[in-house]
Amino acid sequence: MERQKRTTIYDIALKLNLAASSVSRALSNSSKINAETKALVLKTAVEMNYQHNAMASNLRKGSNPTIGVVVPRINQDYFSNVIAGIEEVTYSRGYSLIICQSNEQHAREVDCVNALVNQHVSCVIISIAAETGTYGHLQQVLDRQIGLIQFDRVVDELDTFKVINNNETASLEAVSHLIEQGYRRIALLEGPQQLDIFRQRKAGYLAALRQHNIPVLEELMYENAWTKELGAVATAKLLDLENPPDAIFASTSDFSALGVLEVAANKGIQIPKELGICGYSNEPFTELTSPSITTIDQYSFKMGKTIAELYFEQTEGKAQIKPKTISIKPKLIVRKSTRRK
Amino acid sequence: MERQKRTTIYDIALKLNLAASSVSRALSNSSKINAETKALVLKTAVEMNYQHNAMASNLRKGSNPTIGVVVPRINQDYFSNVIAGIEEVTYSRGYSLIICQSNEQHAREVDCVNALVNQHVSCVIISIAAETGTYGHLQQVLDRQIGLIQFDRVVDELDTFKVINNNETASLEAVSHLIEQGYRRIALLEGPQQLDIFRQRKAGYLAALRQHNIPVLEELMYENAWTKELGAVATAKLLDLENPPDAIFASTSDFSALGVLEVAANKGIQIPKELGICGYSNEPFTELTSPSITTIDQYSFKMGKTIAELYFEQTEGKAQIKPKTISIKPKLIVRKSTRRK
DNA sequence: TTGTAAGCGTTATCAC
DNA sequence: GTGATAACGCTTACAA
Repeated sequence: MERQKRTTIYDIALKLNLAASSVSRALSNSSKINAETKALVLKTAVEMNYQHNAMASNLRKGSNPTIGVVVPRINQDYFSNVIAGIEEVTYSRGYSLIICQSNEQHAREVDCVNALVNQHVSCVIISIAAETGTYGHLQQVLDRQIGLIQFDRVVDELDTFKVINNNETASLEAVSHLIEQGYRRIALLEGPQQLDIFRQRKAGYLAALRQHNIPVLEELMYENAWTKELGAVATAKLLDLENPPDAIFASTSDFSALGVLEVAANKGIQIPKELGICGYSNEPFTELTSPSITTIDQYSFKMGKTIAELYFEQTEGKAQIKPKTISIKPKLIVRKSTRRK
Repeated sequence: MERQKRTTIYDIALKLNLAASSVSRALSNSSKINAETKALVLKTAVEMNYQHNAMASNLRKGSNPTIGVVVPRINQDYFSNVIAGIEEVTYSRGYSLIICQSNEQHAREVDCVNALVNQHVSCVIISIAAETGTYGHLQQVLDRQIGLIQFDRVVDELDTFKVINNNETASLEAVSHLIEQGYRRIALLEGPQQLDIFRQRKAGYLAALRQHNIPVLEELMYENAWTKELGAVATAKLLDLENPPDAIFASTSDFSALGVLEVAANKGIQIPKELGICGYSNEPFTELTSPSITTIDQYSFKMGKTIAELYFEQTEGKAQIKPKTISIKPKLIVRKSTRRK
């Protein structure tokens, strides 16, 4: 098989008796070019099957119209929707998207970020891994004048753009709803507390209890129950308490709430009558379980769009925009698993 | 804010009184370099905060260790899992992943593929959009010696590597199961027939009926019912027939099956007793509906891994490997929506 | 408007 | 082993 040489602008120039620079100008839609020459070049380019070489162009221009996205997992509804939202905007701007997943591992996250820096991406959009420690890799991004936008799970200390949910408010609202429905012994399934989002959700839970003068009980707060399996384990233990909870707020995720639901259902506990359940994230399945699960919608797709728009606003703005935090208020979605009035 | 200039290998060379080529050799782990020099360079590189420039390197080497993936939608469980599977493999090889979504639109798909070609990716992995016509953009990929692997929805005519599911067999198995459960008037919800996967699924349906000597009825085959909404519309019409079906095979997707389920449930029809329902794809929610939905698992994550491994096998193999098709047999997952014996 | 030439940061090919 | 140098394909001052 004969390896066909790529046609370059020089090949076109040679054929048309032009300078390469003119060809370049014609192809890049420059104003300083004769309309006829331009048309001729464009026509010849097609004939010769010319294809722009982005690598060369980017190197020369010192820029790469590509945005890197690092998320814990691609195949999670929340993240894939954020990515879809980002893509919606970047596509219309002609930007490419490089996607990496950290698998919740710090080392892998560092790898990903470094790879993106090596590739000179214009911006890194990241939601940090649960297993996370130092932030040198993110500081590195900033040092190299690459845009950095954190979302959802953010490192507060880093002075970057941030797009987050108001987790505390959402959590407060959810727990208040539970109280309003008459639940009094409300258990909390917590996520890893090194992540700010889970600290905030816990804060909302505590605030709600305080507002309603409900005692905070250590035995009802269960750390690190953020998968379906861990949620199930936690539920089994909670329901075995001498004085079991009458509601469980799985602040970590809907998967965790699903674990709660299954264990409770298997024990023949009536939901929502005997046990209220509230999840977090509005995964599609929460609408379909029986009973359907009350949860919190994070407007994931919209978040993605907001993030990407923020980037372009920032780079295109005349004045340098100061890092700011955009907070999107999540929405409590009340379903059958907590509606007992 | 002072824009800091990047350190290049020349900067390091200058500082150490070496030639740039030696620095390059040291950094790229070449054998033709003194161990001490190498150590010195590596140390200095860290000190000077050197970062490899992938754009320059790729240009020079004429290759880009990046794989482009084009899917109809990122935020669909099946596709995001395939992507996760691909990522699993490419990450371990140090390859990046550029993700594009066609949104089922042909024009957008062409855009995406062109962008990937411009970026000189090593390989394009694609599942084509429903709204599709010509295949010039894919031929282009081949012409430029870029790897092309089609998966799931493939264009048969193009001589490329393909990773597919055996849709016909799966479909045959599903419909046979329905027949075995005593269903006799089995309706089919079809996807766009320009896509081979939907033609194959229909073929499986027809084959199953034939094998069991069940008449094929036009009125029970409903074209283009491949979203939840369209599935609902189709179901409403089917159930209004003088002689309505006793089972519906939503061969297009689980979303479609969900539409069927909702309409039937609203009409007070008993599932599976009065109506059997079978979907396609094993979306997570099918396990959670009531009743749970019988469906077909496509091993999406595994498919992703297979695809990526196929690419590396192909490029690294000594001998040029001929394009081949890998068919992964999907698995029928029988759940309550069809189990009435 | 067009041409000339330098340079983006690497790596590969030669010499030494 | 190491150094000098050309080249990857493009863009952009600057000159004409």
